[in-house]
Amino acid sequence: MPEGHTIHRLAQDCTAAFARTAVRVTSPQGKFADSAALLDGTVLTTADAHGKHLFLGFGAAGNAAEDAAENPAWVHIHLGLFGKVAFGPVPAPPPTDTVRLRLANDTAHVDLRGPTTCALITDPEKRAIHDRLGPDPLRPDADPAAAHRRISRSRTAIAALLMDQKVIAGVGNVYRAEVLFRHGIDPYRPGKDLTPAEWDTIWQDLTALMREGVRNNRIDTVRPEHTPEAMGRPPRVDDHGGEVYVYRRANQPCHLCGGPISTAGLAARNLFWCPTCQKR
DNA sequence: CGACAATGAAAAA
DNA sequence: TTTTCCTTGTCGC
Repeated sequence: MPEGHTIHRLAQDCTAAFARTAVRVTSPQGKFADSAALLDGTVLTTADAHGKHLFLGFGAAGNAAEDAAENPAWVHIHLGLFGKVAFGPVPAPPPTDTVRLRLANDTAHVDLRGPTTCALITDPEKRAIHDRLGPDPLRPDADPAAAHRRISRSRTAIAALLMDQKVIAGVGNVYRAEVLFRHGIDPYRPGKDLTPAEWDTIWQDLTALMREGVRNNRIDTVRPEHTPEAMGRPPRVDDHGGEVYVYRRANQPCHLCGGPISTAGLAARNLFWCPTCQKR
């Protein structure tokens, strides 16, 4: 489920499955039916991701390729808290009535359910979305200094700033909790107290963690010496998530100090941290 | 079968 | 700061 790594992986997978092919576009649920009809049969040219936003580029079938590249139509998708995407083979089974968007070609299909956004937008509208998002550790053009400028001017807790997509794009509730634990940082520390060196460390670590997240399509954050095998503790079996230090481990023993993991509401979400290991 | 939570974010107040 | 929207799986009765 959706933090930035999920969306970038989705862009890769959509490109692999559909790029440069004419795509049948439908909206079995009906909420995207008018736009789907406009796109149906056109060529999916590219897929782009910025933070938790996914953009599927379509060019009109029959248009010259350069026209499509200069003036593409984009499907803007945001999964929100519980949007889901499911790839499958052809022939595609009949869709359930919750499928907002289905793409299909001769080799694959994909279903989108429960997104917070699924809308047909223009190129300028897409640029406006990029403009209001902060740097994304998974994008090569990202400028971490832009994020630090905002952080260094804010008294807001770093754990809240990490969730603010205008500050940094793609980090969600798991990565924020885990990256702060990995560097021993108190989640309530005001952003302005973070040094440039500390921010650089966090950014580099997020980049590595999220790249691995794209590769594995899940979030793992424990260092090699703290894996279940290395420590002789049972692996995490409860959900589809990977190995983590604090996320959803309230009241369970910290992998480092053994003390209980704390939880509290912060930025409208459940924050998890180890009060013993995170004092900096 | 209803209540509720869940890796999110925008609109309303 | 609260409300609203979106879907699915799990838990308790």
